[in-house]
Amino acid sequence: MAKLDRAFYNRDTVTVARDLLGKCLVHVVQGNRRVGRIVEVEAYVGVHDKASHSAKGLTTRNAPMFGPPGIAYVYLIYGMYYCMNVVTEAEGHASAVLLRAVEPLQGITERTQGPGLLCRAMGIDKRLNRHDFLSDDFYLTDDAPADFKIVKRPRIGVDYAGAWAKRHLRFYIASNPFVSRK
DNA sequence: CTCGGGATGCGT
DNA sequence: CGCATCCCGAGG
Repeated sequence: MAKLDRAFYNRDTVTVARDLLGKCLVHVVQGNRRVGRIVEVEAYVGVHDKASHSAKGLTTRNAPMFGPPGIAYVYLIYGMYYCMNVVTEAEGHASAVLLRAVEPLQGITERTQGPGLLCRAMGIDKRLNRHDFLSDDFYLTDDAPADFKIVKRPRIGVDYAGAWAKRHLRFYIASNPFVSRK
């Protein structure tokens, strides 16, 4: 139940991505807790990663990726959905983990099987951009199942990234029904 | 300023 | 496969 600390996020991005599986995301909305267990993530490993928003260098949109570990990077996609990342590694590394799906545990009434649906169901929007995961209304806890199998696959929707599109940087909990694109 | 595409999701 | 819908980055 303990909140993940700064050191957790300040590590190699693939390691953080895998370790985030099974952990719980908590967002307190108008006094009510919305809790989901992370079951699917993708790692975006820095400015050399052609699939990463940070590959084009620092811009207004991706600036949070260049910030300190343990803050959120939230952006609008296709004019209608938000996607939420957890910024990793030391400030300036411009790496992050995209949360793609959670298993509803508490206070969630909408589907969560995909990055856009996840944000909508958990009440995550641009207001949480740059938000610190060590805050009291939006954070991650270490509460996770004892053991589970992790599947590695190429990331979704990054065909433009050449060789980087083939890298197995998407991770999800095997046979979990809340993983997207089954 | 215009212009085009996007780490999506849903319906056909 | 088409499309909704809009922010933002590139270019003139």
